[in-house]
Amino acid sequence: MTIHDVARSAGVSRQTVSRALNDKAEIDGSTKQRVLDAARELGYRPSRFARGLVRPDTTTIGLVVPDLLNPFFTEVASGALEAARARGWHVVVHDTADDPEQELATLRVIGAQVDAVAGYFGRSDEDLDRLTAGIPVVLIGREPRTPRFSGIGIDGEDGVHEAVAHLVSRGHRRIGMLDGRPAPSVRRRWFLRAAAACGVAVHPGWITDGAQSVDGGGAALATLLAAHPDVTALFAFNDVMAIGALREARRFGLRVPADLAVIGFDGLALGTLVEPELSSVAIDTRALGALAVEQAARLVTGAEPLPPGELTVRARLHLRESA
Amino acid sequence: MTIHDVARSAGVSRQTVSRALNDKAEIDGSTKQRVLDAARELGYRPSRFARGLVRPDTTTIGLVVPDLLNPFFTEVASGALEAARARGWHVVVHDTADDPEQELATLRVIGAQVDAVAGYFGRSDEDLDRLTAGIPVVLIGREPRTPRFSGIGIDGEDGVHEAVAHLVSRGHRRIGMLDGRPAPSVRRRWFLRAAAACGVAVHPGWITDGAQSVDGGGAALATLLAAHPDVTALFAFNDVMAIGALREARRFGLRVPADLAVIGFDGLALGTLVEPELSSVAIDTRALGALAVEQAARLVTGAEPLPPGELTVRARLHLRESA
DNA sequence: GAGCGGTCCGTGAACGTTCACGGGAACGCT
DNA sequence: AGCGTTCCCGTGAACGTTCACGGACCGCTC
Repeated sequence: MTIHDVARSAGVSRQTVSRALNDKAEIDGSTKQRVLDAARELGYRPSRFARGLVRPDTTTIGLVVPDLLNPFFTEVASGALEAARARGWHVVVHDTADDPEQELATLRVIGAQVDAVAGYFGRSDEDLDRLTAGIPVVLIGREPRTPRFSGIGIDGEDGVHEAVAHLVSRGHRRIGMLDGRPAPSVRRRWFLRAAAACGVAVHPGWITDGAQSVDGGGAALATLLAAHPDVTALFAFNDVMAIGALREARRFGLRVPADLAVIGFDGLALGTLVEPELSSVAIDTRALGALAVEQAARLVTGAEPLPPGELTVRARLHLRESA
Repeated sequence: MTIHDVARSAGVSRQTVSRALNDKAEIDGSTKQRVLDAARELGYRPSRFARGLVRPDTTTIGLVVPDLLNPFFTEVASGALEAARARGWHVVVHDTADDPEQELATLRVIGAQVDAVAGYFGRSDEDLDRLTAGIPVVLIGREPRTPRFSGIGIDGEDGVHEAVAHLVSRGHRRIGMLDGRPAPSVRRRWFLRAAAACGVAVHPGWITDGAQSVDGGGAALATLLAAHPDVTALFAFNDVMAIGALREARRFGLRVPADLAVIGFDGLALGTLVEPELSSVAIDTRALGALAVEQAARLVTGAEPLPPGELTVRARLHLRESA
């Protein structure tokens, strides 16, 4: 079903069909209508490949996330989609199911189908470099080592400091942390530095790590409390784990924040739905996705890339009920 | 930067370059390496358009949702992505921000870029028909009127009956409902039918409608309670509204389920994170997305479409703490 | 009636890739 | 020497669309 078939059916040439379909000038009204009817009759639709070949105007960017059901990535994706829509770009989304193999397979096929790729990757820069030859790559939440890549970083140093300082000001001295795997994370370092700066000691046993999930946070808190039931406050790697901790604390009969103060990280909208509402070192997650698309756009079009200063989102403490 | 440039740089022909890049046979190991080096050197990457033109193997489907941040659509999208990945298909996701104009604009551009489109639409069948000429369309959560379309329906009749029957068996006689706009919805009809079948009368004032959001649910409950503080149980249009109701109930000092039993609809994973955990007339949301992709796939490939019996997901009551 | 401007339409070429085919060189065998 | 095989490699064609150009036809003017 090509433009030729329509032309034959309408008794005109390709070019006239093309004119009718893209409503250009130099065509008579009646023939235009005749062509349009013929096209509809035959169920014709132009090949996006042929069209893209001769007039490469549509850009598509690939977005790779480990798990779209994780609200953090949902928010990032949402921001990315909006930024792309503002540009008239298309976004193909891939969920790698947290599986390195899937991530590899995804990159292999997506690399040939998009003009740029942005995402949260587990693979090393070298692996990524090999699979995405030629197209811009924007890493989300991670600094690139390869100069070819770009990255949108998360600077939580100040925010975590605010969080710890707040806990200390409320009298907390035994502050634990639920770290996310792979541990130890950067956020743990921020936490330790902040604690040191605030003059509170952190016993190594007060830090447990767990999977970056609700259940992982619950399990981590369980093991932490089993060994050190005397911690009075908690900083969690992210909100998802913090919410797991909230649930686990309830099972332990602990009241939050009276018995255990909890502060998460990310500032997810989800945090306002739980009881008590979650305090969090918040970042603008949607901006994270939007910035990634913005930077990808600049790299694709060859425009001036974003200055390094605008390539990071800064975290700030959002106080709610849980601390 | 075409295949020709690489060929010239490596001193071979296009075809040899093509062989090297797609590692096919009939090429010497050393020349292959030489070509690969030249390609990398020049930063060459094949045009997806030219490749797709001659070997149309990659299929792309468009997924349209009103709001990816709404966990219902997140789950649907997640199911769709997984089903697409299993097929090796690409999914371009569009978020229409709940705006009819955006939906229109989206369809206009997406219609020319994908092989099929699935989604949750607000526009009329006629509008959709006009904009998606030629490609299969799968409606999610809505029955198509146009024969050209296909749809994945939600059958909540039995599930809602279970819910109401359960509430009645617990002694509830004054059961209210929070309907979602546009109201009245099908779910309201299911609710009313179930109530009648269970022999409980429903005062018209016990049904309020609100926006399909957390805040909408909270607001709806507030007006409902203001007028009829004596309702003891509540069925909500969906889980998101139910969660808003949970929060509002807390502000009113009502204990759930002791003072007010709450049952939602959809069975979102989110329901297990709130306190108390939400009972819900649950559907397999991910299957909803997966079925849409499955059906789209069959329509695109010309295979036998799914039988009407498999085009609906059936709801079942999932009891948790809130009722 | 020749010239001219405007309207409408068709023909070659190009986009960048892969497929089908053909051909040369080297090798082994009779 | 002649012939068949195998291994490489290159040339035309095709995919379906749009762009640049040229030309036919009509009506008008001088």
